[in-house]
Amino acid sequence: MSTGPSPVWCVVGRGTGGRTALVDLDAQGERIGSRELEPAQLADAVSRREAEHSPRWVWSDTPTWYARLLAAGVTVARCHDLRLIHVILRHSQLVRDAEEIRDATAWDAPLDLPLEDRTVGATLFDLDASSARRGGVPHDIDAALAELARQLAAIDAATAASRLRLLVAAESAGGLIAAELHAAGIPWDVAEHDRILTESLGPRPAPGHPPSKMVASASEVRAALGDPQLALDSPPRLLRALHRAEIDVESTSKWELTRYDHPAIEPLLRYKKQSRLLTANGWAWIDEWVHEGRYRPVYVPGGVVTGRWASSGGGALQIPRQLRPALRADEGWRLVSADVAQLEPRALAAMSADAAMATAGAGKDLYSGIVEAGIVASRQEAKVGVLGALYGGTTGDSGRVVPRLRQNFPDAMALVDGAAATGERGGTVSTWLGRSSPAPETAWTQAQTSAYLPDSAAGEQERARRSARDRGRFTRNFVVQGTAAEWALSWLAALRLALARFEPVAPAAGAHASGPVFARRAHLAFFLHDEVIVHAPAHQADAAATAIREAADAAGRLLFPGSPVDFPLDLTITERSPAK
DNA sequence: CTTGAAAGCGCG
DNA sequence: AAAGCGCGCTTTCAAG
Repeated sequence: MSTGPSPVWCVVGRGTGGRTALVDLDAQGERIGSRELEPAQLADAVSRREAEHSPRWVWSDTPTWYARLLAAGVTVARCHDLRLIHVILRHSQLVRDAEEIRDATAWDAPLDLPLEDRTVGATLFDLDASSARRGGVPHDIDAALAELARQLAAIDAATAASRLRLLVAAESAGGLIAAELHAAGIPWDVAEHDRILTESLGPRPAPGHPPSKMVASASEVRAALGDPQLALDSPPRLLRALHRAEIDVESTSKWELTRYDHPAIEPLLRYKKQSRLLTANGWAWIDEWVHEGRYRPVYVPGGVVTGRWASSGGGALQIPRQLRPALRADEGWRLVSADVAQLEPRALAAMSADAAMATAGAGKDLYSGIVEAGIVASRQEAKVGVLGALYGGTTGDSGRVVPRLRQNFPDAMALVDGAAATGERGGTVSTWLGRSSPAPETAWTQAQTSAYLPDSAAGEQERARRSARDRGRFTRNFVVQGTAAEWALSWLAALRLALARFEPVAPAAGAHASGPVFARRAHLAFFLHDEVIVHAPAHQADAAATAIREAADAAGRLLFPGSPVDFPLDLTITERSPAK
């Protein structure tokens, strides 16, 4: 095969008789070759073709195929994830005249089982056992070819097809990155984690027993409330006990308790913090989630409607700042941590081409820039105001500041105000690259219609107005959060390709020697919305930092060509992640 | 007994 | 001072 032109796409799928099929397509999507292999031969074949042509690999679902390739030591540069892209295209307002892609099909199947459960199979690349059980997207080669053709047609026919193509590439790169992040894991210092737990809770107790410092906190609360039997973990009972002590709170939540001055409050808040740490990230968490010095969360690209990632398992996106010091580089390695300063408002400034907002943020802290422009008096006011603008705040401090922002940043505010108005009407909004918000439920639309009839009850009208405003706040935020997520994905994708060109080093001596091949050079280890951590051999740390900055610049240019808006990073090189 | 909602708190 | 967006996870508690 392949005496003709080099393949641009290479589609992978389940072939006949338990074999795996590879089909080569040219730039126009025309078939130029195909072959079938035994599943065990796939890794070698992919590796060879990646070296020769570096085609864009097309497959049903990245975790299903790529986890196995990674396990076999093979990485690829680019892919097209049919499941992820189907979700985008099916709802995107940019897609026209492509009714086929909007029909309900097996490609709508959600990613519903954790990664580990989906890679069960008698042999490598034996998809039958797992796919039959999970009822997910089709893995057959014919289904993949047909769906790819539908998707390419939909993209070609789209308005602003070039933006949609960026989104398709970024989303698919996210799939690869998520699988690699899982394979690499986060370097985790169990001894440091245990030290933090012991400091806060006391030494690890026997199973079924509460830690000593929690027992002490609870005793103080019970004494201060004069209720020696009180069960602190039951909010209704705790609330009644607080009332008996004349602490007149409506709930047992932290922010409400802090407003009262009573001897029970301090130990109670301490107890709540301890309890949270123990149940969410205590010793049981270590036992379950950390193995051989790595915490391996399952990342779920596209798991949030806005395009942000979700996670499943161990709460990867909610690691408390208190535990950040447990992220520690291997011996002789460094953590290169970077986060974008005020990503969402910058994304808004860029997509709305708001010159004043771009100037306020140029090269520095955006909130300070708003103060220096004389729009508000303090950084805190600027921050609360901007967040209010993004989230639709109308009360309190943000409600007071937003009108001033509307005056000074008219283009930015017009964009989010317009998105809110569209949402309130039941309309659909889209991100910069073309991910669209879900349409309202039929019940929502019906309630709106019926509330406008002359004989509707006052309560019904009020409920309908409130739910319209709720939806307006969602669509207002959707365009900003979603566009910021697109920027972040583009950043990661550019960074990943840059790091892939770093020289591999010999595996570190000691416990962490095993692991995926790409983890033998500077590699991504953690991602959280606007923050990335690269785990790098010490001598590659500076170059990795440069790559992170260059990737951020590249993402800005790619999404917003010619825009003056910049995306400055806070970047540190450390052995241990700072507590912040 | 299981299941689902709500409360509460962690992250951006 | 604690609102306005998006999540995941643990626990309690009531309903089936």
